[in-house]
Amino acid sequence: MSELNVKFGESQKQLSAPISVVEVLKNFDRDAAKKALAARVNGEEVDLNKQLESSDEVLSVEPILPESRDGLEVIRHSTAHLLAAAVLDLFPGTQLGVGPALMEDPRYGFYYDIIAPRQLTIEDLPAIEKKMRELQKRNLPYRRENVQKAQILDIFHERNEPLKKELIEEKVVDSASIYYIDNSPFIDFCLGPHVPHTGKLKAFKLLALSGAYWKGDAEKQQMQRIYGTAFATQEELDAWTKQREEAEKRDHRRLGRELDLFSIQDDYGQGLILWHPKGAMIRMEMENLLKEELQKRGYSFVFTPHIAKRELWKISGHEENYADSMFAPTRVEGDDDTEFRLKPMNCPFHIGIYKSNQRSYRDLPQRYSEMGTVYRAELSGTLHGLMRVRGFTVDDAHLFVRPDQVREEVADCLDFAIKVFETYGFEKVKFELSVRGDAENKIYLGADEEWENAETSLANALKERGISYERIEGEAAFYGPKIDIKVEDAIGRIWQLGTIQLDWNLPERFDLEYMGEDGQKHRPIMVHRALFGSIERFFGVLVEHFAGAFPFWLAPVQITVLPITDRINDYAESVAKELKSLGFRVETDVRSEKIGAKIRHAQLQKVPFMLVLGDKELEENKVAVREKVKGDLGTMSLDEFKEMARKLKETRALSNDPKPLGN
RNA sequence: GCCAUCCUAGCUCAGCUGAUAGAGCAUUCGAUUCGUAAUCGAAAGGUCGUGGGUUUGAAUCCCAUGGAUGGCUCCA
Repeated sequence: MSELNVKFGESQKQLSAPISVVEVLKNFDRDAAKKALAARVNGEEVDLNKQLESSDEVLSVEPILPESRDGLEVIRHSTAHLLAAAVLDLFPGTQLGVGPALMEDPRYGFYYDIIAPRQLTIEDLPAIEKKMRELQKRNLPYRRENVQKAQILDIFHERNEPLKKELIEEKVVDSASIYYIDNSPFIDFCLGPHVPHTGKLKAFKLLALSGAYWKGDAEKQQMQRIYGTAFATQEELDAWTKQREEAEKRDHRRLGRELDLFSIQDDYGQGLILWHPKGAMIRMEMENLLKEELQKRGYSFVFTPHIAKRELWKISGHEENYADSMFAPTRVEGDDDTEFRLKPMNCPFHIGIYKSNQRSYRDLPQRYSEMGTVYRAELSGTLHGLMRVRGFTVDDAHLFVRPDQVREEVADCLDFAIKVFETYGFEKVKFELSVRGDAENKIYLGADEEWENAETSLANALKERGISYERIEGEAAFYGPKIDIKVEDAIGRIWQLGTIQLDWNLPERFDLEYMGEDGQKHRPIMVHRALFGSIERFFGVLVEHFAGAFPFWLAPVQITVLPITDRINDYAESVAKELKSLGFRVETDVRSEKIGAKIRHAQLQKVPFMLVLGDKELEENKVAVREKVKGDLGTMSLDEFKEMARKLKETRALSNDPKPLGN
């Protein structure tokens, strides 16, 4: 009998081969062997029933346990296959596409793309889930077999699965593994590993049915995608379900209605936002913060029209590269020769301002900023609340700089971004450096040297500020590399916001120049930069980030004055008036309601402070302060309260915690 | 744009297999004057997204169309 040396953690044993992985584990740690879903042998993920042959080298073996991330991935992957098995059982003749585990997407745990003999509807999901549970309870083993390419192709030919065949043709060189589940029509071509049998899949749920294009290509046929999720234990699944409900409560569309912030009405057009007074108030505060910072950082403010002659968009290249996203041309009554188009971007206008004068190297950088409202004809299916709309305002700026200024200007943009996002309490800001992919690809405009210089400038700016970033190949714009800004919100979701892009294409197209120190004409480089990206989207992100409970400086109503009885109404009005005169946003609730109801109303509206006023306060000329989260803070003089409020407003404090105010 | 689902009062939602539209909240009016998350009563409010069709009869079944939602593609 041949032998095998195996290492498990610190210990090493000699075992007789051949032997299955699970048997090996049993020799070291029976508990781990029992719990294991799969294993890693010399770092490679394998099934537990894989037979190990004798070998000269020492094999290191390690169980993959359900608690680990890899374990969860095995569970989700195996559950996706259980889903496929159930579908095949219920709908013979179904073609399978791909069915991966999803580990990054908080919404879903896995999916499987299929083409069933008839279109499935969501009403089919319960039956499929039921079948999955049935198969799960039968502890059906997942079997793996290594098969020659020709044979795999035969199998899927027989099963009439051309999509799988296509995949195999592409991915398999000579042989590959296929999986099947005993007593099930399921066969799939897959790397694995899987759980040893379906009994290990204890907590799963099907979630959604949607369309999905084969290989993600809109030109190819549309399949149906079934989404689900799976966890190691029912408790984890329950916790996930609960968290999902919490996230739903933060939905900016729901809060937008409840807090009367904005609306989108069919009669006015899809993807077009009506900002209600309260939403508009918040937006104004957001813009004020930006304006203060812009001014400090040497930006100029400009205003430009929403529409421009079609010729302009031809020069800028938008007609050629961006027409699909633009509203169709329009013209003036009686003049058929001149066409106009709504602007999808602000850059050409800012270029017009740059070009209106001769520029010297001493004039650069020119920094033009504008809250520029743009219109894009997004496909109707992509619209989503404030996050994806057809008319939105970019906190836009264009910097016209000399090549030697790029690094510093970009670095200042980074500082700017960090400063602003900190104010909103986004502790995690992610930067991604997107560079071109294949340099040979002719979609990228400009010389190699320009691309390399640009990338170096961006990377240096990031390094100079000590910012860690991720470098992403092939994500650059066709005219230049960029830095994308993403933030993580209060419940861990990532949002794509602004971007800093280098561009030498537009300066070329518009023939921009400046007079250099050497008396020669030079071409400036443009930096497009936006921090929020879209005010609408960022506002939506903020609503969800704060769950509608805006910090004092942003809150549309900062203080509600609540008289306990009608007798106090006059005093309440005088307190409100005084606070208003100081610039605070105050409402007074003089409804004939009990104080509990008034408080409840203010709480639901997420007003930061309530001033509860009764006979006692009137007599002593004081206010009883109730903070939204902390509750009753006790009585204080109006002056004390004013001072507290003033500090919260001026410092743009994130919490209404009165402690940092001292004394 | 593509796939699935949905559209009933200002909002959230009932209304099963076809038979004269319901509730809660909000609104208005009246009563109540109250000490930290919902006082009581009454009234008003809808040609059931829109347009066709089937039927003695349609919110309900069928077709078309608009919009929304979840995805795909795309993207700030």
